[in-house]
Amino acid sequence: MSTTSGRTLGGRRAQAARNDEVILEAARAVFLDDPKAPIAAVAERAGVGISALYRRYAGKEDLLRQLCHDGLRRYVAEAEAALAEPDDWAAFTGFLTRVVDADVHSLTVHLAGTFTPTEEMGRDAMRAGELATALVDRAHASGRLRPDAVVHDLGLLLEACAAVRVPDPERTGQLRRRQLAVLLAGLSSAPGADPLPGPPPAAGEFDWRWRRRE
Amino acid sequence: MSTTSGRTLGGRRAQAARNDEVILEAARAVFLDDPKAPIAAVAERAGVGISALYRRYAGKEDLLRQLCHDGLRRYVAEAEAALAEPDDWAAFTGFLTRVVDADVHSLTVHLAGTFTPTEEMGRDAMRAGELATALVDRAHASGRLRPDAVVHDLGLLLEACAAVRVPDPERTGQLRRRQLAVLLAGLSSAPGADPLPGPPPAAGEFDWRWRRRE
DNA sequence: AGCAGAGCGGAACGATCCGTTCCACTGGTA
DNA sequence: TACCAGTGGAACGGATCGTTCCGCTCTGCT
Repeated sequence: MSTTSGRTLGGRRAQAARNDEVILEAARAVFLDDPKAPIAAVAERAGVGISALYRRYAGKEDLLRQLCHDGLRRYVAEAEAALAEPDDWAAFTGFLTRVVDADVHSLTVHLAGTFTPTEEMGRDAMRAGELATALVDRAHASGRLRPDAVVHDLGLLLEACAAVRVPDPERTGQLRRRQLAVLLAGLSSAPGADPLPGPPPAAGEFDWRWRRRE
Repeated sequence: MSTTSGRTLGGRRAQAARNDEVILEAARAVFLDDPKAPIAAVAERAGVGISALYRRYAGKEDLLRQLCHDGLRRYVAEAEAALAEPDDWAAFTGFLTRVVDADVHSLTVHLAGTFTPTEEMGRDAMRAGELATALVDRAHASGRLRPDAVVHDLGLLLEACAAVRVPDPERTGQLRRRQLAVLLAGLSSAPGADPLPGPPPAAGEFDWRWRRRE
């Protein structure tokens, strides 16, 4: 790596710019695999030294916040894209499939609590909630979603998919899709089915994750 | 604690015998909440000193193994009890409900890998697998379980339920029941439903959890 | 050509955290 | 009364990890 200078776009600046990406990607991979991974693991995975990290981020918390915020934005973007889909039910299922595939849940919820969130994240989270509600409303309107399902059942569903994990990432994806299929089948309207038990999950019940943990 | 001597069954022996229970219960509660909790947390929760722990267990690993093995035995016991139930589908759902309620999954799978298992545990695990297979077979025979569901889908299901977690334990139980209801609805036979995607989960795919982690 | 400094690698540091050991003490038991 | 099982909890040693710091390289500019 010493003399890649002549290639493509030599120069320290270009290399550094490339490192921006490499580091973010490595961080995503590492913290997706283990939210409590040491920062050195990120550097190692990225093939850079620790300094390269600290040059870009004020500290671990800063990096985590960035990653989480990216996940949140991705969630919002997928939801917006889904709302453009004309078929109500397809919009709903397509959204969930893409969110599960991208493992957005691990990026957001599982990283929450390890940093103090910014106000912008709060706004994005609120917008995410609105979009999700819109998708669920449309799914209800389509008649394919069982009437007693609520928005916050999505939280349970995403948690369930994110919990599936085997060493091979590709296989993990397959099994998550299977899990999602079962859950979507379970959330579909079925005449004569027993209603879902217990008080449905409510608005503030998952907020505790965002409170800083010791 | 100082002078409970006169009560019920004074004497050091009795107190010590009672501590056996108190410690195990505390350990279960603590490690259920956080598999990587420090051993001091168990002592604190039990209201005893650390010595009281080390008098009974050779070390942390020993305690974890005991706890996990208890969970495994509970799983087997519930499965055996369920097989006595005449209704095939009720046996299946009742078993899962009780296993989810007892949080057996967190005791077994989530503690696995933190100790070297005994041979007896291996035997019990094998028996657990056989019993689960029997329950699934009966559920298939009843016609209520979708044909493309396999035994190892139970692993996904239990993982999904165990992943549901809010600060209040009672509420956690409610939400898990809800999750279970959705999953069971999804696993029920539905005419004209899309088949579950991907290769179904197979025998050895969850074994990695039992390999000792660093 | 020569120089200033951006960018970087990685050792070193200091703060925890945690499992385990150890010792002093107490109160039931023989 | 004398002993010791049972205990509480301080102390120890090892490990982990975030962050800092120093010296080096190589580039872009003058």
